[in-house]
Amino acid sequence: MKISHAAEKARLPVKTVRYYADIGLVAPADRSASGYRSYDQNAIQKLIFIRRARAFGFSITKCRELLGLYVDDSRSSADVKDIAKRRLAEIEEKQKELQCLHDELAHLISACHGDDRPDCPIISGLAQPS
Amino acid sequence: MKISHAAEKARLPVKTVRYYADIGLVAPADRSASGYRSYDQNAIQKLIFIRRARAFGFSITKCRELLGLYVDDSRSSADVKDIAKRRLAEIEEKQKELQCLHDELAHLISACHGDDRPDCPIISGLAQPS
DNA sequence: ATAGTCTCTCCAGTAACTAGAAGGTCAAGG
DNA sequence: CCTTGACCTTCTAGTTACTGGAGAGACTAT
Repeated sequence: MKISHAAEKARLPVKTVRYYADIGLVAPADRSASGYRSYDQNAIQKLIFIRRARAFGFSITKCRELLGLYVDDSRSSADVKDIAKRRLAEIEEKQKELQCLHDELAHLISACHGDDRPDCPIISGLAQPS
Repeated sequence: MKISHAAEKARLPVKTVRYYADIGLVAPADRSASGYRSYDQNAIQKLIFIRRARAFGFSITKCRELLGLYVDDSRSSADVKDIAKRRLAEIEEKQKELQCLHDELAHLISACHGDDRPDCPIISGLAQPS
């Protein structure tokens, strides 16, 4: 299966699939005589796995690690769970930050009358040291 | 005031302050005879403003725009409010995404027994197409 | 005078792609 | 048989917002 077909199956841009091959994340199963990358079901499965893991915010490095566990039939589920739990903690941390940001910005916005006059609580709020 | 002092006041790394000068975001008030950047209160205020805006997730481009409004005494508060509201909408969008992510990952984690056995719902969950 | 702490500029690297150029390959239609 | 168009290849460079380091000049204190 040529790259565009594989990319479609995995719902990734062709450029990205090529990039993943370049960095040795997901190698094509083979190359045609003329040098075309050729993907099999196994490689496509890995691409899908990566797309999903990336969507969960795992870095390429973490993806590499997870992919290693994915292909390793003897991995322990505890190893995977640890990585996932750490990732979940990061997500929760990010959620908290975002909530603070949201509240603070919403507060500034609600304080702003939003008319033609120049005085603006958003601007002055952003100018406050902390 | 030399760069390290200004950076400290604005609670930014020196490198970043220099970078902001390079890209023409916040120019130093002056240069000493020997070429040292010299910052005054006004420039420091701008640096603080930028740090805060960045913390709210405004891009450098948006910061430039906001800084333009910040220094423009004749700006209308409506202009600022529009930018801020769009940013708030982005934050809310991100929050929703993060919530989905959180729930899905938490679900996978709770389904994983996390022991020495190799079968792992997290791995197989990630391998599912969507 | 010298040691140590600034400061300067410039270059390179980070993450994870994305865009575009220049050129090779392949199947179908005229 | 030739051409057209859609594909494929590699390579380079650009993106965002810095960060790190080298090499060299400036300033301060002893």
